[in-house]
Amino acid sequence: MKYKIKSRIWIEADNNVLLGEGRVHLLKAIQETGSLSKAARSLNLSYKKAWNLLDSVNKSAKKPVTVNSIGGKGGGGAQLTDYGLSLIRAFDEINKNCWDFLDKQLEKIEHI
Amino acid sequence: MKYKIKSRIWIEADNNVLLGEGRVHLLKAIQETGSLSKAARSLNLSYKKAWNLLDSVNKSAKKPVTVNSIGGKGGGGAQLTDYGLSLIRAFDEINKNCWDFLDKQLEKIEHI
DNA sequence: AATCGTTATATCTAAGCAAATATAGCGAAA
DNA sequence: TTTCGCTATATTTGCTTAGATATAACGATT
Repeated sequence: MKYKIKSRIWIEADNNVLLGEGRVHLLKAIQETGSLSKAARSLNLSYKKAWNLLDSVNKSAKKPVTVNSIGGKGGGGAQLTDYGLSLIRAFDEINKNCWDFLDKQLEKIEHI
Repeated sequence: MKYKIKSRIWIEADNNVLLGEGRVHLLKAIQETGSLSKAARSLNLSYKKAWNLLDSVNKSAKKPVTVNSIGGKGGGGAQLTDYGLSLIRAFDEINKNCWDFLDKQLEKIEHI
């Protein structure tokens, strides 16, 4: 039996969570489906929860992460801004780097 | 306004959490006070919660992390084993390294 | 003007988890 | 043999949080 090191990182703005793993999943699903409600369904979360998450992200980010439209063809929709895309890219990169880093730290506990 | 990167790491054994920040706090308080109930009081957590945490730690670790004595002078007590001490040391070191690492990653988001 | 699938929001209900409470058992020491 | 403060554990109570439900508003298209 071996010990494992796990981690979770997130980006904060003004002591509010801006982006964590769940929020990134949601944003990616919005990118793929073109709407918040479809994204919520695809991730098996209630529309309300998804809306709260997205609202919180947009409120704490420096610039809008999505553009949401109400009404019109198809009832409306949501899509990521370039800013949102660059945030996701940065998060993914830092997250991966963190995993790799912790992998190297494993040697510090493997003899324990 | 600047974005910050926060993180949390923990050590798992067999998909159970072995050590996280809260558990390390508890173990350190046990070390200082010599008893689980005193440690719980000093950290403002209920004895039950503290006991559950310690029980879980001892159950998932390869070797006992504390030695608990019931009855006797002073009613009993708990103290860390050498093994427990080395676990705490390893956790603290890895945790600190992780923070330092993420500090360096900050440059990846400071322009966003 | 009617339709449609959204976004947006309020309200109520259920469930899970944390906290409080209670109590048994222990063993050294007086 | 009684006292003491602790470990150990069960049970209940309360509170927060998640989930379900309902509904208003929107605007391009027909």
